[in-house]
Amino acid sequence: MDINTQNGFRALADPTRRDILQRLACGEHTIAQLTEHFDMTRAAVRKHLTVLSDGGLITTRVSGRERFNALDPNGFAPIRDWINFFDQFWDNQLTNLKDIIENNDRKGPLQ
Amino acid sequence: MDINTQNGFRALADPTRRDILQRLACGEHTIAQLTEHFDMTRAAVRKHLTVLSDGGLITTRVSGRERFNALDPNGFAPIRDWINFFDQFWDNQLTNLKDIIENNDRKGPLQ
DNA sequence: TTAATATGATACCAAATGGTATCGGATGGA
DNA sequence: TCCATCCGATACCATTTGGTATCATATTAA
Repeated sequence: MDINTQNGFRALADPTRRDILQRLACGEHTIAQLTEHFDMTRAAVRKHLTVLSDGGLITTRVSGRERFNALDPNGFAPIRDWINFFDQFWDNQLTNLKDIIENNDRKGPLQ
Repeated sequence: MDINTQNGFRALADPTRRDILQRLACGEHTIAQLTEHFDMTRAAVRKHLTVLSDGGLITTRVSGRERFNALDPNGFAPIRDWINFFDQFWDNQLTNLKDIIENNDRKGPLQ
């Protein structure tokens, strides 16, 4: 359905990419700066950055021969929303559980 | 680092698996019931359910020859926590932006 | 008992993924 | 100018992933 949500979740599925996001939380970094912290080549890090960009989780600013990568706050919204849908479900489940305990009669999706 | 968080994010990376989770929000389903809604074999659905179980997002109850799959509320906690870390970051960024506008002097991680 | 059903298990396949190696082009500093 | 460096692009490789096909097993209903 939603290709942006899909790319966002896909970007978060790799531990290296989640690590990159946490490092970017301290400010923007170039590809070379990020590569220092990982046991892989610059090209591999660059690939991860492309996936993160496709997921809308980072933005890029090119200055001279350097490429600065930074977090994109908006990109996290679809993911947070998707998770929140389930939070609402937990609340309903707890409400149902409360009903079951108090009224000894089940009404909700637990059947 | 955290293998459980990793398995959780990996489980959410596939659109079929996210679809399964949303269907399970309406109550538990057997493998055959879930398979009706997808254009793939029962074995493929079963594989997705294994990944979801590895991620701690679902639990399983076997009754006779049927296998009932249901959501596991606890499994979503690590993912929500990880996302929340960035929400806090956005708040800080907004605070910094406010400082910049009001005091015309930058203090935070934007350098 | 017998047949239909719901699943488990295994082998297998094509495509995506994560990674390296290598070449080349711009840019910045001495 | 000259060279180091930061990056883009491409080709290539091994592994993982998403999926099918097939056969075996256990359970339920008639």
